[in-house]
Amino acid sequence: MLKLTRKLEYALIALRHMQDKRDTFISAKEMADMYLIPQELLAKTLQQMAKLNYIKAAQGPRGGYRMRKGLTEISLTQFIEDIEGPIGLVDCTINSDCVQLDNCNIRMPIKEINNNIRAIFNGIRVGDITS
Amino acid sequence: MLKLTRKLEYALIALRHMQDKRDTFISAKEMADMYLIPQELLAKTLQQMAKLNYIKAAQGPRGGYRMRKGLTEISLTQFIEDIEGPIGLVDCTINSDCVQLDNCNIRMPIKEINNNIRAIFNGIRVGDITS
DNA sequence: CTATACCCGATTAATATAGTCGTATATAGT
DNA sequence: ACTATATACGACTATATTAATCGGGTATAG
Repeated sequence: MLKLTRKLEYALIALRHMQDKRDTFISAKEMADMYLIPQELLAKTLQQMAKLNYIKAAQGPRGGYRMRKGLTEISLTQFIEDIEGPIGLVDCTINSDCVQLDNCNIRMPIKEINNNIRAIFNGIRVGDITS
Repeated sequence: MLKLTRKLEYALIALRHMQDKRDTFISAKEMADMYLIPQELLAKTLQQMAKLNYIKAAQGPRGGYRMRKGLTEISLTQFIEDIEGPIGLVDCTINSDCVQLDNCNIRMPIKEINNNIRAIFNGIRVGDITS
């Protein structure tokens, strides 16, 4: 409960690694080996980040991924939501097809807690984790 | 991701209801009907809370559950952890049998975020939600 | 030309959460 | 005493989410 997904962990681990060696392309395999992450899964995650323009990909031998400058400035909220979809302690903060809704007696307080958590993630930049 | 479990939602909904009608016993069935919650599941959750001494149970007809005074003062952290087990964004904040550990390059920043989230839940009392 | 690497959709496996069932016990009301 | 209503509780099943794998593709350095 209240856990990050591995995919997200892997993404952050990889980003941090790339930040350490910025300006060189690093392959998915290399990072998967180093951090004991299933290669295919990490690869998919990196591909997703490349699509999001978070990192730059280079194909072919000596290819791999490289961090894009400026990425360090985006908020964790945006990063997480780009990768995993909307953050919300409960569904009604996201989609609102709950059988309860008007009936629900804890909606407001939960919504507020949700805002607090978002505020935390908003206040953290990707760079705070990867440096 | 980062969601509360339904069990926890149900627990809070029930608590709030009981707080509104404190001093009377309310049956699991009554609350399940009112809030469209699967009765058996709510019942189990209520039983768990009774065991934790969060609420008082009374058997037999006209029985049910009643909120214990003082419950409103405990922190959400304790409440959640009593019901669902330890809160932690990542496993290494809980048990530490991760293949990574020393190898991991994002442990510290994640741990800090974790502390921030705990701080939020520590600052909220059950009564803040149920009143 | 070949080995290395990204690309990407589909599938399967594992885990966690949600919900159900059966049986036992307590008790209020009649 | 009997009955209906309620909690107690372990075992079980179902569903959803997350994690991981597979298979076939394209690009490119050497």
